[in-house]
Amino acid sequence: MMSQSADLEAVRSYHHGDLRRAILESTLEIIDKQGLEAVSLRAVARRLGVSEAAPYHHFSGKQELLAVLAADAYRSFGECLTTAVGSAADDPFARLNALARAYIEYGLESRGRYRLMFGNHMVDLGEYEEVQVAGRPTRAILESVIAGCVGSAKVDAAAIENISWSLCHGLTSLIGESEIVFDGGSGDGERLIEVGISILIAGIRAHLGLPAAS
Amino acid sequence: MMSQSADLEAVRSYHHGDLRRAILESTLEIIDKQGLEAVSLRAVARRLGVSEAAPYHHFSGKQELLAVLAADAYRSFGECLTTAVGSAADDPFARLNALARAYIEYGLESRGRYRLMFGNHMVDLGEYEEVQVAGRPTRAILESVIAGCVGSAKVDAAAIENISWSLCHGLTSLIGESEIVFDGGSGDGERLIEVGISILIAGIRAHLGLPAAS
DNA sequence: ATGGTATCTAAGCGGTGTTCAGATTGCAAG
DNA sequence: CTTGCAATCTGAACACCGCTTAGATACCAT
Repeated sequence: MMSQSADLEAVRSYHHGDLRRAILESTLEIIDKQGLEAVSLRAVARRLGVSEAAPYHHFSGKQELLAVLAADAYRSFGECLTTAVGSAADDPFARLNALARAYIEYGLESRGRYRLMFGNHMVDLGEYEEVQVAGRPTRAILESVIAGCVGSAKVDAAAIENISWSLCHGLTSLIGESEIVFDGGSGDGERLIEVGISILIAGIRAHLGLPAAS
Repeated sequence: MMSQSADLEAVRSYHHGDLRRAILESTLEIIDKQGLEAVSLRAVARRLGVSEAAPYHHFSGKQELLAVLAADAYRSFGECLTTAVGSAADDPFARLNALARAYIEYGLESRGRYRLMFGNHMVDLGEYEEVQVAGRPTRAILESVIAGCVGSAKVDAAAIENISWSLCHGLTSLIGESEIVFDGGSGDGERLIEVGISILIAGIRAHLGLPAAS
């Protein structure tokens, strides 16, 4: 009997057979296809042919369900960034370039997941420790990349990290959500990303007292 | 009789006496005090001692109400930015500095209004012409400031505009919403703003081929 | 005074998140 | 194998929400 393995929670199969997992998958599908706002516990339950109260036996509520999915998203996001940085040239700023590109591209490709992690919705993700834990390695990548750029310079590396993060987040939001105040025919997101990262890196280099060229 | 002035819509006073305006004020108060998500047409109506269906005689629905308030917010936001730029030193990058500071500070002080304009909620603000019109001058400020920085250089000014906007938006979000992935004890938002703008300006200068100092 | 129009109300539709008592089922111990 | 516990699921309900409709009410210009 393989019932001993508790962490292999795929075995849970009572009346429905692996609800929880089905709920997670179904909800993620809705997030990807119809967007974050379209998620509704009742609808998910209905779609799975199960009572509308059933999900509450696997999640304390909608917030927790979304928090679990957010933690998943953080993990996959982190892996994506790690891969990108790993396959970049062996140069600190080339790594930063790859990191920023990967960040923005992930955010544009997986808008729903991205908004789940960084969007402003009712959920206080920060209150779920699982989410915090899942997000920490992602942050660590950024820290190591920036540490490489900063080298032994005496500057506030954390500030540079947050600024890099901010620019990526801002660009992703601007391109992805096409906010108002976005008229200039510069609809070319690709160029925007390129120039944005270039300006970021040039700014950091200047801030560190490094010469302009690579 | 002062009934001829139609644009002075404060005179509208039937059963309740200036509902519409009361709804707008009450909703704005909720946005400021309890946040955007706490807005509910029914609650507003109840709070004003009026039927829960009454608001629908002044707004086609919740979306339109929020769109009207968003347009207001854009106007006040634009005025704030204009003032800041106007009282800055007569130098292109000093103006950009003032603009960015004013942007971020407004976003941090008026989080509710800021999220109404730039947050991700159910409302498609872009579909309301009034919002577009109200946002255009705000964009124009940015355009003129960046135009001053760019001068006669042959670069894509619109891209630089959008990147500046993105960094401001990203920083505002990061500091204001304290997203996850924000552990570094660099809780000093003031320093973050300072370094952020400094890096942005240095990056733009480098992108334009200008020397580092001012 | 009268008619039209703007305004407001009451009631209702369908949707949501959530809770609760009770029915059902699987599993493990006796 | 039976018994009992605990996990799982259901049906009904509560309190909200946005929105619509039919009808009552009040104002204003004629």
